[in-house]
Amino acid sequence: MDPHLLRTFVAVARLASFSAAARELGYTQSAVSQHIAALESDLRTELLTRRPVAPTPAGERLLEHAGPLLLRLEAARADVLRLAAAPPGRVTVATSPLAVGPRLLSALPATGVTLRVLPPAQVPAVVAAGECDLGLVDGLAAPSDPLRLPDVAPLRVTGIGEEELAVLIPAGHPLAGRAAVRLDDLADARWLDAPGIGLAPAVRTAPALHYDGTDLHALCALAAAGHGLALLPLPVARAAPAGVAVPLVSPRLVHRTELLAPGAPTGAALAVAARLTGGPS
Amino acid sequence: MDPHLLRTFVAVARLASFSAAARELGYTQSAVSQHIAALESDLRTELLTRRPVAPTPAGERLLEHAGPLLLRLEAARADVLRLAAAPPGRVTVATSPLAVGPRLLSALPATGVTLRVLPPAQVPAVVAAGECDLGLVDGLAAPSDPLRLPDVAPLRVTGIGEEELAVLIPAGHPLAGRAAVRLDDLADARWLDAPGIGLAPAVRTAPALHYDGTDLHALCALAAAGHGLALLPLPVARAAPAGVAVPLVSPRLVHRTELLAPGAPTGAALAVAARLTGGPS
DNA sequence: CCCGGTTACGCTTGTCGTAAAGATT
DNA sequence: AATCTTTACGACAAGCGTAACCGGG
Repeated sequence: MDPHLLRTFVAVARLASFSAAARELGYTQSAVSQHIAALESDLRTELLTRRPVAPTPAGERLLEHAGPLLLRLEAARADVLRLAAAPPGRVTVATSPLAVGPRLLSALPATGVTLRVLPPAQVPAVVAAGECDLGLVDGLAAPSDPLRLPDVAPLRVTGIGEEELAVLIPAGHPLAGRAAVRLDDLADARWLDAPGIGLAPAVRTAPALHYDGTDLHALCALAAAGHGLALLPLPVARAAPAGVAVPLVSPRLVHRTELLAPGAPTGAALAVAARLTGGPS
Repeated sequence: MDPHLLRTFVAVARLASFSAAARELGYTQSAVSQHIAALESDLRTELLTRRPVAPTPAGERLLEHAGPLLLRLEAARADVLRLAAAPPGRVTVATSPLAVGPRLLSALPATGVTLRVLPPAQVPAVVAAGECDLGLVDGLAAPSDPLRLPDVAPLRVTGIGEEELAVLIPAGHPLAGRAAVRLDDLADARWLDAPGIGLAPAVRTAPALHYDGTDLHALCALAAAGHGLALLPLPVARAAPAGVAVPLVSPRLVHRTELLAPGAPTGAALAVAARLTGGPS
């Protein structure tokens, strides 16, 4: 179960070829063959069928473990390395689109910060891997409940804000005049599915349209044009250039944003983190 | 970042001694020294102070990663090995005390099952490591919300039941006559803290008494005798030999129990899992 | 036949143990 | 002085590459 063997195993499984994996990893075909043979003899099981190359059931199972395992290993390495390196003045912050708000903007120092907007699902991994010093993620949660994040590595999580939710409804829609809606009212509605922005997965019904970008403006435009409803934080929905923001009152959910830090942040990152957690809302 | 190096690193840190770690791991002191040196040169950082042997800040950080990492690695190995081994007729089920109820008892086949009662926090690790084929955990959650479990490994989680909560109150207590209580009513109450059984950690106030066992009967006796209140599933509290069970109506929380399975359960474990998820409640 | 995975074999590298040296209390 | 870690060094095994081998399309 050497990580090197695991790494070539996932490469072979992904590429469905020993030789392609060898090229990708800078080994010879022979070495890759020996790696797989070593793994299989260690576990006393066939992990791959040859010709065609495909994982056996046991191989499938190992693949489920190997990915997170290698991710954590790399994250651990990067984390310690970053801690050891002299803290540079620059701070890079990974953030999901909806976490970019007045709070973040007022907490940023005048200079020396790089912002990296990513789909919420990728933020924890990027922070864990040490590519960014801090992370901001947002999502749906019951009031004052923490978010459910994948724990790729031990990260410090701090809640830094909660907001009401609203549904962005096109102007002509029958519900557009309501002062508030319940999710039940919208049981048959068609929702926009935007994994790059978040919030949508909470709704169970079949989505009307997939949007793969991270651009909030585009999502609002789609919603206002009637391509489907969008679930957004109330302030964001209010600020949309078109469409009507109707607060969602049931179930009691809020839009929550949290700060992720690898261990205790150091140096310049610490200052930003402090302003985010303790600073003005 | 070889797992072997990591393993000796945690051993050295835990024992605060190179030579003790060497004895424990079956190496010579020299080999341990070389392991640590290899890690430190790889990460280009001091991880331990010598004389006395203690982790540096970077070492502390690495320790946080190393534990879960090694656990997952071992879990992955055990999982694949177990899948590969011919499924024996015996099934072992790890369960937290409060998950043992009529549902489980009726789902068990007449023979071939070993039950292992553990504190809820240990159940996921035991299932992940393949020591048990199935796991049952219980805990507090908002209705129809999944439990928050540590993800030591990719486990299949299935909710199999939710119950109302109740507070077990000694007979003479002022609240004993109430038809229902809110958590606010009990803000100043003293709670029993029983991590081996669960549920207590949801309450924030300082506990009156720690109970480290997993025996439900003992906990009920303590509560009935006035040593502190106990938060229990309503049916369990009702069945207590003494004390009064008062339903908890606010906040809206339920006692939830979930089934953990490593990947898809196989053979005899599958049959038990099916009866637990689909069987009579 | 050709493509691709396996096996054989030599070489390099890494890893462990023994033993001597160095440091710290 | 005693204890514990480090360093030096030799033996052994592991891992990789070259090259020959085989099994399917």
